[in-house]
Amino acid sequence: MTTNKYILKKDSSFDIEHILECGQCFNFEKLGEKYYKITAFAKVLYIKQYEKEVHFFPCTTEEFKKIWTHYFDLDTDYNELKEILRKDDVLREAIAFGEGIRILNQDHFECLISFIISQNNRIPMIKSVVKNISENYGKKIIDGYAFPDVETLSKVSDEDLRACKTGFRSKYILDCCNKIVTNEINLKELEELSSEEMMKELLKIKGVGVKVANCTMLFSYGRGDSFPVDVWIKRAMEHFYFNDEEKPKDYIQSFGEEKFGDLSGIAQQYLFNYAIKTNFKK
DNA sequence: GCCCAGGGAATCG
DNA sequence: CGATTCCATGGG
Repeated sequence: MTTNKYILKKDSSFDIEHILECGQCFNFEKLGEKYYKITAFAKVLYIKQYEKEVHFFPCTTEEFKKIWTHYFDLDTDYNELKEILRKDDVLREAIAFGEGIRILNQDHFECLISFIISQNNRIPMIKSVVKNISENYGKKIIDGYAFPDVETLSKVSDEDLRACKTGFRSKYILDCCNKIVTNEINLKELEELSSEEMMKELLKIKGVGVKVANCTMLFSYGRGDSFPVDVWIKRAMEHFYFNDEEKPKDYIQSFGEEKFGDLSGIAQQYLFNYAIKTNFKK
C-alpha cells in the first residue's frame, strides 16, 4: 500500500522557509506559515513544516527517494558543514539567520534560465517572470504549470517573451535555448566536466557571465566550490572582511573561493541570506 | 522624477 | 586593454 504523503523528521538543518526564501530558486509560492507550494521537474509539491516533522504531498516514498531526496540535498550533513564554517566569526553570525538553509539541486535548464533573468533584477520580479513563462509556455500539470522544456521555449518569439516581462533579457534566453537545441551545449553532459571546464562552456551563452554561471553551477550542478558574487555579497564582504574598503568583484570572488574552498557555495548562501534578511546596505 | 536591482554586452577612450 | 554606458521593468 502506498501513502500520498512523505514525512521527514526535521532537524535544525532543514527549514523550508530558509531553503526557499534565500534566493536560490524562484518557482514557489507561500501558502501559509512554513507552508509552501513548489514546482519542479514538472511536478507540484506541497510542503508543510511542523515543529519536528516536514510533510510533503502528494508524494509517495518512492517518489521522494527518487526525486526530492537529491533535490533537497538530504544526503549532505549540513550540521557538519556549519560546524566548520562557524569557526569564522562572520559566518557564525550569518548562519544564525538561516540555520535551515540547504543548497538545492535544481533542474539545469530552469536554473540557468532563471539566473539569466536574475541579472539586474529583483527577486520578486524574477519569480514573477518565471511564473509568466511557465503559465504561458509550460505544460499544464496538476495544480499548476511546469517550467517549459527547451524545445518549446526556443520557438517562442522575442516579442512574446518580452510580454512575459523578461525585458532586455529575452534575446539572452533565446540564445541560450538555441545553443541547447542545436546541441552546441549539452546541459546533461556538462555534469561530467570539471568546474573550470563547465564555467567555460556556460560562458559561451550570451547573457551568461561569471555570476550567472556560478549560480547555475551551485544551484543545479552541486558545485559547492562556486562562489557567486552579486551586489549584496560584494557589499557584505567589503564590510565584514575589508573594513568597508571597495574591492573589485573578481577580487572578492577569489578571496571567497580561497577562504572557503569546497564550502564556498554554502558559505556564500548563508552570507547572501544574512545580507538580504537584514537589508544590509553600505 | 530618481535610484536601484542575485549582471553582462556593447561601446568608448 | 580598463572604464563607462546601456539595457526593460517595477518598487521604494
